Amino acid sequence: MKRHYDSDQTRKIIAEKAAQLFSQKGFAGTSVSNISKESGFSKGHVYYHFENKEKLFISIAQDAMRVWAEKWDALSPNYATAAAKLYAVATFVMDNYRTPLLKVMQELVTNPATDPVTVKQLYNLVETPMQAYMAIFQHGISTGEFAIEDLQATTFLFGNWLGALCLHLFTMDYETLHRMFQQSVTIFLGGIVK
Amino acid sequence: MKRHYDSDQTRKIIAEKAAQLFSQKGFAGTSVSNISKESGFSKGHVYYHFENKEKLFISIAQDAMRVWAEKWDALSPNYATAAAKLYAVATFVMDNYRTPLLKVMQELVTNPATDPVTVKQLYNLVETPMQAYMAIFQHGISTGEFAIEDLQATTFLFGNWLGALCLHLFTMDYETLHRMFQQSVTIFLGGIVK
DNA sequence: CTGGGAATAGAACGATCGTTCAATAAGAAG
DNA sequence: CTTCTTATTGAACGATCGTTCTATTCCCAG
Repeated sequence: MKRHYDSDQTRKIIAEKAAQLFSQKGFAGTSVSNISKESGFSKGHVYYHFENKEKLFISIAQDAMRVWAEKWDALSPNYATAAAKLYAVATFVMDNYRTPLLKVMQELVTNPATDPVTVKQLYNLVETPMQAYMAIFQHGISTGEFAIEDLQATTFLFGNWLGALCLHLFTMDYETLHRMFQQSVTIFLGGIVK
Repeated sequence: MKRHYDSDQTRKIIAEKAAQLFSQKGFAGTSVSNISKESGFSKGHVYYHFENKEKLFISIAQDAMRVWAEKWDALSPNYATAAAKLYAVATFVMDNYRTPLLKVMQELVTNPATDPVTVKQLYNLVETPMQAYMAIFQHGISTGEFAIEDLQATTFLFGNWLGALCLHLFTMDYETLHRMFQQSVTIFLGGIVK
């Protein structure tokens, strides 16, 4: 059962454009017509590849998170100390343009009209970057770099802080924002280093 | 020119309910029909009080920010040190249920379809809490409590952090979230105290 | 008690929403 | 060349969107 002509490519293009639109204008703010027009394929064809708008977003979010984790897992060992890893993950989060999707995930999770099944799937995804952060903090604790009482809370706060900065990806220039990310880590480290 | 029967009250009820809905479901996610139904007044009557949906939100945001600043200005002198003020303002932000509106403001500002005049008005409003934070940091610097190189950036980061935590107002219980707010300040202080 | 203006309701507008579906185009298989 | 399957379109659906407009209700001034 071989492929005939390239439909996977089309699906990828649609998902790509949709991800960009969702990131910029949110879930409710992005229409399927919008996605259709921007991707260059008919509205009906979007539904050939994706069951509905919610499922389309889930697919995008899952893909993004999987790629995110894979790339970070490959990059992480390059940094020795936990502190270095923290700085690195901050830059990594910033350079991964898909992280604003986290905001959209929150929008969907918060909205009572969202399908409960969708909500559950999204909740699992939020855990992905959190696990990466937690691994760093655990490493820092085990090497004696960090003094952390509540690992769970610290992880949550750090992730939250980076997530908040990502909201400015479309309104601030790279240099300025990058400095903010680095400074965030510096301040955060001040609160947890021994 | 006296009032006949109470219309100001009606306007207030509509704005109140709309604020709640915007906070929970965002700007695009909240419809005028929604606001009408929840407030108990007809859809047409919403337009009797407010020119359109955008103007309605601006009115809400302006009101909320004005009240916020007034209340904080009254409360602020009760705390002596800059550190105490930081803890206090965190709790204050959390207890003021209207701060999720900041997220909605960002949603509107980011969306290209938003009227540019609206965008400008909203940008001015974001400054309100930032000025409050900056005053605290300045106080801390002048008393020698804090060591801050970049006041502007520090203020921005602090405000951003609190804003991010506010996103969880509807999904986390008060106790847990309050602990997060306090812990945020503790960590932040660790990064800036002398 | 009556006329007038303010407050409110409700129907209706065209536009767009998310979604479905029948028709078509095009490469693969025989 | 025909047939089949897959990829893609475009029109159409009912629902809802933000907004407008025309009543109708109600209080107050005279």
